[in-house]
Formats: sequence, C-alpha cells, structure tokens
Amino acid sequence: MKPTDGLTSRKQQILEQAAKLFRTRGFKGASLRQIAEKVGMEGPSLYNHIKSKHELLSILVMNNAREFNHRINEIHASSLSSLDKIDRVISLHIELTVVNPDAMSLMLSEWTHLESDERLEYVKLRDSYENQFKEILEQAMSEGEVVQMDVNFMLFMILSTLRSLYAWCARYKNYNRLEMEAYLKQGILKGILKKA
Amino acid sequence: MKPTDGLTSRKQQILEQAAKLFRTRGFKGASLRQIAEKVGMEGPSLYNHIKSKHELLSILVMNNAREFNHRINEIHASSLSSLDKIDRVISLHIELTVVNPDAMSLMLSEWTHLESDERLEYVKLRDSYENQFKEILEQAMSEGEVVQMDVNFMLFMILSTLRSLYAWCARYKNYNRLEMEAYLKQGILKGILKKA
DNA sequence: AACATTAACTAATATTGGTTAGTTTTTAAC
DNA sequence: GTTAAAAACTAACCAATATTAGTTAATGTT
Repeated sequence: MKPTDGLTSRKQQILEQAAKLFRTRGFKGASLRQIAEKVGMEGPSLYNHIKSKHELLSILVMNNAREFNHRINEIHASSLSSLDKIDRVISLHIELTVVNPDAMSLMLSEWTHLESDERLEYVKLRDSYENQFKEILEQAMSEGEVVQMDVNFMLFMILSTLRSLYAWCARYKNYNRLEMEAYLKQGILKGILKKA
Repeated sequence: MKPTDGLTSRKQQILEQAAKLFRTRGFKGASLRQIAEKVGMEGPSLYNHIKSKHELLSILVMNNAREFNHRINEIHASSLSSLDKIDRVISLHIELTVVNPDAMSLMLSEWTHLESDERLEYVKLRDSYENQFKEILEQAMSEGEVVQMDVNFMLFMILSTLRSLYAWCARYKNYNRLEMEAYLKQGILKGILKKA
C-alpha cells in the first residue's frame, strides 16, 4: 500500500514522531517503544516499516544535510553578487529551519550518533557546506564589500546565529519568516550599534 | 584523604573525565564503565566517590549555571554604562568558555537530562540570566546606544554566537582569548558590512 | 471464495548499563 | 605493628532496550 493518496504514509508518520522524540529526549534517550506509542502501535511492529533505529536517524539527518549541500551549491555556482549570495544563504537557513525545525535540530545536535560510515559522509557534507560559505565570504571580502576580518571567525559568527534559529523558533512562535529575515540580515550585516 | 596537596582529588578527576565523555557521547550515551576506565578503575568503584550518575551531571551543569548567574548579577548591578555592561557580558562568556569548555558544552546541551527538581532550578537560573541580559540591552536601546530592534531577537542573536563559542574553540585551537574578544565584539557590535 | 501481501501482535533473546553487596587491598594514624 | 578508614575489586541484580521469530488479523486482487 504505497501512499497513492494525499495521506502521509505510515513510515512518514514514524519519521515525524521519531524526529520529535529524538529532538526532545535525544537519540539515545528516546526508545522505539515511545516512538511506536506515539504513532499508535507496539514497539516491535515498527520493524515492518524500518530497518533499525539508526535508519530513522540516518534518514532524518542525511536528507537534511544533502538538501543543504545541494542548495548552497546552487547559490555558490550562481552569478549573483557576493552580497546577494550571502543574503541567499541566510534565507536558505531560515527556510529550512521553518519548514522542518525538528530535522534541523537533529542535524545539528544528534549527528554524532550516526553509524561510522554515514557519520563520515555527514562530516564531509558539513565541511563542504562550510567551505562554500567561506568562499563566498572571501569573495565578498576581497571585493571590499565586507569588513576585513579572519574569515573563519566571521563564518563562525554567522553560522552560530543561523544554526541556533530552530531553538528560538520553538520559544517565540510569534515571529513570522519575513520578520526573522529582516532582523537577521540587519543584525548580521550591520551589527547592533547605532553608529558605525 | 582530602586533597590537601595541589593534586586534583579523585572526585575531581572523575568529574573531568565524565565531562569529556558526556560531551562527546552525550549523557545517555556515556556509560559509567567508560568513565571509570578513563580514570583508571572499575565501574562500580566509582560509587566510593559519587552518589549516582546523575550527580555527576548535576555538579557539572549546576555549578556552571550558578557561576554564570552570579557573575551577570554583578555586572547588571554595577554602575557601568550600558555599553560597558554588554562588553563585560561578552567577556564573561569568553572567559568561562575558555576556562572550562566541557562544562560549558554540557550546560548548554545536556541540561535536559537533569532530574526534575534540578531541571527546574536550572531553567530558572537560565531565564534569570537571559532577563538580566535583556534588561541591559533594553537600557542601551532606550539610551540610544544601540539600534532599535526587537529586544528578544537581539538577545537571541548575541547569545547564539556566545553560546556556540565552545564548539569553535575546539575546532580552531589557534585563537587566543584576546583575538576572540576583539573579533566577537567587533562582529556583534558593528556587523560585517564595510559601510554603515 | 481463495490467496497473497501487508502490517499488526505477542513472546522471547541478548546486551547493556546503573546500581548494590560483600570482600580485599591500600593508605594513614597512632 | 596494629588498627581503622578509604578506595579498590568481583559478582550479581534488575531494569530497559533494540531486535528477532513466529503468529494472527487486515487488506486487496483475481
């Protein structure tokens, strides 16, 4: 019974509940029984749909990581100006965070529990992502668009903010995406001081 | 055998290794036997020094949280200018991160596994900390020192960066504290754009 | 109706991990 | 040197958990 209709397939439901529980209790802290209960079945029945507990984490983390990598590739390869590229990367983070905050949270905090093969692939994707972003920043810096600063540190500061976003979306639900984009871009680009 | 000499007591050693393992494997993922091995004894022998696994987490997280709270109280209550207060808070974060990155990491990511009583106390300390910081920002904003922006969001952006610091200290060991302070303050206050 | 497939269940296994009990070794004091 | 306390060890317990095996109910197709 493939999900021919608009309903979410059973496996999709399992993935959603797993994501929520992995996020709140952590991968090790959440049990298959708890996941099963949330989706309305007994623990072992999950194995009719999944291969293992690790598979759940793998799907959730790796899909997101690959999507991220794909999207920044596009931006990096585009013919946009360096500032516009930075702008797009910020928007990308916000979009993926808003669309699937649970997966985002997992990708950033639970990837350590991936099995070794996939952990390696994950780290590779992550490094690649950061490198692309770094190159964009270097470009902007060499063009005199942004201030002269250690690129690694600038990357760190921007990514710190973008990567924490999911946690704050959970706390302050009343922000919409446009507000966040405006605030973030202003804060990152111009800082908080009134006068430069 | 109390630690009369300069050597670190046995319990201190246990705490240090526990912090390292909790950080890399997570609280649930690290076993007492692993901790014991790192410190050079058998698992159950730990109970000659500790009350429970949770006690280890509790000491590591709560000590740090209380220290944080104490220090920001001082800053908040001082007669410094609002900008100087912001400056001090940034320095505080850097100091505590550099001095004990493992404890910092735990405080930020593993506090969810505290037992309920202490989890409540932790959240209280955390909220209190954020509120003090927020008041400082509000003061600076009302004095026209910083740009007009949603205070919660400004708080979020600053804390995101400061709270991620421990992760980057681990990756780029070559930065010293003064460099980090300079970069961080510049980035947070003035942003990355060349022109305002 | 008959049959095959899907997806649920129950029972059982193997492992791990926190913890306790009891014992032996080490350390320090007199 | 004797004794008492501290701190180590081994063996065992108990609970939780991922997973497997075997079975039954539900579903859909011919």
